Amino acid sequence: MEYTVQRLSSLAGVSPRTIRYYDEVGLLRPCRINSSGYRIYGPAEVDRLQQIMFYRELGVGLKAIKEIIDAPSFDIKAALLEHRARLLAKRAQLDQLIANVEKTLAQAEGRIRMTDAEKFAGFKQKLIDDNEKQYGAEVRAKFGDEAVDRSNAALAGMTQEQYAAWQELNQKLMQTLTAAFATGDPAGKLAQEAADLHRQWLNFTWDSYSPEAHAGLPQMYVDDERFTAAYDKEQPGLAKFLRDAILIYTGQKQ
Amino acid sequence: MEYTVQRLSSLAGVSPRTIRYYDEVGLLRPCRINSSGYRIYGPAEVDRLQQIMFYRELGVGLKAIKEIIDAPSFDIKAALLEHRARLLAKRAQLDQLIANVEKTLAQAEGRIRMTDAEKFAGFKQKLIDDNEKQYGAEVRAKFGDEAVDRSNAALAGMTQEQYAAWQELNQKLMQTLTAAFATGDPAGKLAQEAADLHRQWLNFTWDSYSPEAHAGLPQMYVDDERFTAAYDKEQPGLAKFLRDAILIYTGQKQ
DNA sequence: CTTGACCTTAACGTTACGTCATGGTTTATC
DNA sequence: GATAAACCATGACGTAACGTTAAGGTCAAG
Repeated sequence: MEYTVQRLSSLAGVSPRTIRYYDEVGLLRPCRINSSGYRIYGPAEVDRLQQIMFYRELGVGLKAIKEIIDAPSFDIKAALLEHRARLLAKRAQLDQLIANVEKTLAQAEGRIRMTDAEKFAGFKQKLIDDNEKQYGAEVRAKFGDEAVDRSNAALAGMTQEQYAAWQELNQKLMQTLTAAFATGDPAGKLAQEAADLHRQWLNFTWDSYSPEAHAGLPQMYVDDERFTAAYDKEQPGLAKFLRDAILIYTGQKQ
Repeated sequence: MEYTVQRLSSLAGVSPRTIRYYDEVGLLRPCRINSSGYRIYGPAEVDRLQQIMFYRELGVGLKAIKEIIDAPSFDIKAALLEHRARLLAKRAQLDQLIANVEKTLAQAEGRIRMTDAEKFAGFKQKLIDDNEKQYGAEVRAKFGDEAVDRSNAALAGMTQEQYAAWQELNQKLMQTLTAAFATGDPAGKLAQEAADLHRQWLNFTWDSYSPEAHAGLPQMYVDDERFTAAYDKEQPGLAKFLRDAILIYTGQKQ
């Protein structure tokens, strides 16, 4: 299939000017010029434009994109895998922002309090991403993934010790929760211990705790598929079980 | 808590220049200037900056942001709810991009074929979002949600009839699948009917079908929490059941 | 009391296009 | 077979949201 400027632009969802600009800077040249001087683009150019769009979406500058995809070492499969990883990271950041907006709403309603730093969670993370974009690959290669993650945690305002403790707490919560789930009783001793661990875990990221806020959470856990997926991944029904345990723990039920 | 320029900038994860620029254009003025001419920002400015960051993240221009948050009718709770909705929409678009990258990878390995339009799925959607940003609210208020969704579908290259058919097919698939799940037999007649409906449903968005590609999908369904959540929301275990049914349908199993 | 890290204003540079202007080409329609 | 609408081309200037550098004042620590 061959495309003129506007056809290609509407295929990709950009403006004709963008296509011409990419020609101007040598990023995307037409495969040929027809008899009346029109730019004509072929399948190879379509694929190249797709790659450009992925990089652009991830915030890479046009000059850098050109260097990357024109490099003789450029490997499309590797590039696609990297795109996937970066897009997943971006999604994780978006999830942080969504959590932030929900917390801010809770604060606006007086249900919780937030520190100033918390008000920018998910925005600061963007800096981390940009850092990663530039140096992440090298550092990861040299010192391993853990080093990078620790560094990210530090950047996010958590010390290494805090981060380790938070990780450990999360693991403990999961263990206790699955054990409690086996008993089937959300009012039982194990389930209530899990609810308390959940409160502790929450305190790491929330800074101030109130029973009302804690009680408001679990319904969100069940309603929001992101949370259900995280908990139910271990065992289906775990999210609902945790909700019931917390409702009893906070005195909302029974 | 009071902040100087750099302290505020590092709190929010932006550059000092950005903070000064926002003062210059009247978007974020310091609450006072100290004796040596330094800009000082208080709690109200921190909250205002957070709002600015949310709007900026969603692609709103600084001038428009100023008009919105300076309007006397500005309601912070309503704004936060709108942020949440827009962020969720952005997340859905990211999911499309992730699916796109995965399909492109499958195509690079020769497992499936893609149309040129499919190669830009999730990018074109961005146009839809921008449209929504400008006119969505009004149209939604006037004609209701359904009208907007139909319009989005048309924009995405689907006719209304196609979209309706696609919706109906999806509903039918879910009904058949839950019925099949009740029998517990992925090789049974109902389960195989569900697998065939799934193939038809897929054909709406994939354009070209191959048994290999179809067989490669279900493992992804189980591995990727987005898909498991979508299916298991109805009934836990549904995703795995569908995987087994498809594996038998494509002849990969038994 | 000096050094380095902060603060100020001013002004020019940059990226990735948007937006005309001016003129030729193709396509649909009457 | 003309004519209008919708496309194509190349300039060339405009713009948003800062980055960057320069030239000078301020403050906390050793």
